[in-house]
Amino acid sequence: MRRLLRRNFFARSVHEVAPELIGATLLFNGAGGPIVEVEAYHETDPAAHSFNGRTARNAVMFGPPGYAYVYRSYGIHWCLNFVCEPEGSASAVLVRALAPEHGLAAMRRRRGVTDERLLCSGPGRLCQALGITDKQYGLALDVPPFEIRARPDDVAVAVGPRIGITRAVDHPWRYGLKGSRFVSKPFRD
DNA sequence: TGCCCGATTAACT
DNA sequence: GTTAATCGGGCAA
Repeated sequence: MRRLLRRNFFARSVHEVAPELIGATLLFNGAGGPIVEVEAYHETDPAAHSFNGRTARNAVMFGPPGYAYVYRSYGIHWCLNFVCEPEGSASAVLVRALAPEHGLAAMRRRRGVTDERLLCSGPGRLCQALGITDKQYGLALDVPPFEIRARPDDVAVAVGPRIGITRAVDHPWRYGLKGSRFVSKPFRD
C-alpha cells in the first residue's frame, strides 16, 4: 500500500503538486482509482476562480491547503479541486479524470452507464461516479471519506494546455498519464 | 433585480 | 462538427 498523502503534500506550488498527482490513487468512500488527468489553477491566473478575490464560493481556496474545493459547473455538474500552496495563496488543482479501479458497481450505478471509459473521464463525470457534491465542500483530503495515496515512482506525465477555459488558454498546466485511455481528451504527446 | 456567462456533458447532424 | 440543458456567481443599473 502506497503512502497516504497528508496535508503538507499539498502545501507547495500547484505547479509542483499537479504533476505529482498523476498516478496517485484517489478514493472516496472506497470508490475511485489512479488519477490520470489534472489541471493547475494559480491565484495569479485569470482562469482561476480565486483570481478576482475571495467570495462565498471560493472561500476554501483562501484557507489552508489539503482541503476540497467543490463547485457547480454550468449549473449541472460538480467539479472537485484540491487546495494547494501555503495558506493565503488561493490556488488549487482540478481533478479531471481517473482510471476506475475500485467500487465499479457503485460508480456504474451513479453514472448510469457501464462503459468504463465513460465513468470518470471528465471532472463532472468523476464527481458523479464518486458521489461528490457540495456536501464535500471544505472537507479535509487526508481523512475519510477521502483517501489519496502517493503515485508509483515510474510515472510518465504528459503536459498540455488546459481545456474548456476562455482566459489564459496557452498555459501548459494540464497534466496527464501518458498513454492512458481514461483521459477526458487525448494529449498531443 | 436583471442579465450574461461558464474549469461540462450528452445528444444530436 | 454543433447545441441545448441549467443555475449560481459576478457585475451593471
